Amino acid sequence: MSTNASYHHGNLPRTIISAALDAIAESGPSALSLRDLARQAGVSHAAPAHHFGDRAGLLTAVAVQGFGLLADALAEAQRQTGDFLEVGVAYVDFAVGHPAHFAVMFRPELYRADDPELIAAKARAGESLYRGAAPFAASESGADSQEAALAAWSLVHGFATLWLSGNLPAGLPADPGQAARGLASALFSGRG
Amino acid sequence: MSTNASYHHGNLPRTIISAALDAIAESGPSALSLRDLARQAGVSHAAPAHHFGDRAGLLTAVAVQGFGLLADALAEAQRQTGDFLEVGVAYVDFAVGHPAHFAVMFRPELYRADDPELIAAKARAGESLYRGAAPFAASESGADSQEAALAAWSLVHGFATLWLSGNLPAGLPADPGQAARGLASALFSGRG
DNA sequence: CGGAGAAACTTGACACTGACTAGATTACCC
DNA sequence: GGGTAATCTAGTCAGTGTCAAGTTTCTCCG
Repeated sequence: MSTNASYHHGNLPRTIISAALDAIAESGPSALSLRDLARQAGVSHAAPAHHFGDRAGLLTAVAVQGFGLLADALAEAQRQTGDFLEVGVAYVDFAVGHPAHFAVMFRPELYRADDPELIAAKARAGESLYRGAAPFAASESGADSQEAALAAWSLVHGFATLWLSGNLPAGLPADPGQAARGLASALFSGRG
Repeated sequence: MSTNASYHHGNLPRTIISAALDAIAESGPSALSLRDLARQAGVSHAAPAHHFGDRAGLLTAVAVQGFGLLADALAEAQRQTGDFLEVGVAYVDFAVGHPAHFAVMFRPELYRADDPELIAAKARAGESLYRGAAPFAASESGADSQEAALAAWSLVHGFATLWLSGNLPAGLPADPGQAARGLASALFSGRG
């Protein structure tokens, strides 16, 4: 928090990640420049590498944070509504609300996929997702429940991806969560 | 076709694109190096730029080709089966069969989205997709037909994306198209 | 209090990249 | 055959990630 220029920045990792999120949200992970982040933070060009090792290390930290936030968001939606449909909406809302995280999380080639923290955070998010889909899956008597959960995941993931990449046609509701709710309810109506 | 080393390569654009597809399929579009492609083709480092302008130009060509192939694949599935479900399966099959194209097509920040050829190819693919989803949309009396088509698109796109990025859990059918067929039929069974 | 050791950061260098310019070579066509 | 356009080469520039070594500051223990 010290604003005066000292040798030690004090909170470099957090600052770097925050700047990285802004940059990624604006131009994607590919265009991310560690040197640019360092400049923004007012430190030397090699400072980020000291904390994150390398580019992949920084993006690993972003992905870990992202999976953690996603797990929280899904669990919260599940707790509040108990409705599997709303868990799906929460998934889309997360993607739209945290575009930078989302842009990194599902591209393992960008980060260190074998990082222990990453694996843990990912597992936690997976659990939240599965727990959210469970009510629907249970109602799917006959059909494979895991298959139903996977279908729901594919639907919201696909919609979020297409939305974020700007590939959806115009004329949709301004709020993507609302649009997703419409899609999902149209698809799942009268079942369960 | 001349194999002897002449000043003119003869078919550089095709060769470059082909090498680019291999490289993208292996390490993603971000890791693509124009200089490396030039080396593989046995030409100088600046030769690719002459044909494609720059990196974005090359990826634009890849995207155009990709949307063309997708349009063909969807139209073919629609023609042969007339089943909207099989059009969705064809979408997944295309993604898995042309991972490099697919990895570029839906990331407009990588290429020149305002390129006329690109816009045309994309429109053609969109039409094929919409035509494929039409039977299903029509059966959705009451529900917005465009909404139904969008839901179907989201489902297959999400599944393909998750599959390609290696984010799906183990235990699925080895053939992604088959897995997608299962998902979609489970979701759409008894409707229409 | 003070000094050792660890942590945070800087400086400098290297190999690599995409992009640009100017020039050399070749194909094409009247 | 000669002129013109297309193709490709060669050289250069600014920018990047990564590494190694040095400097500054913090922390904590005696």
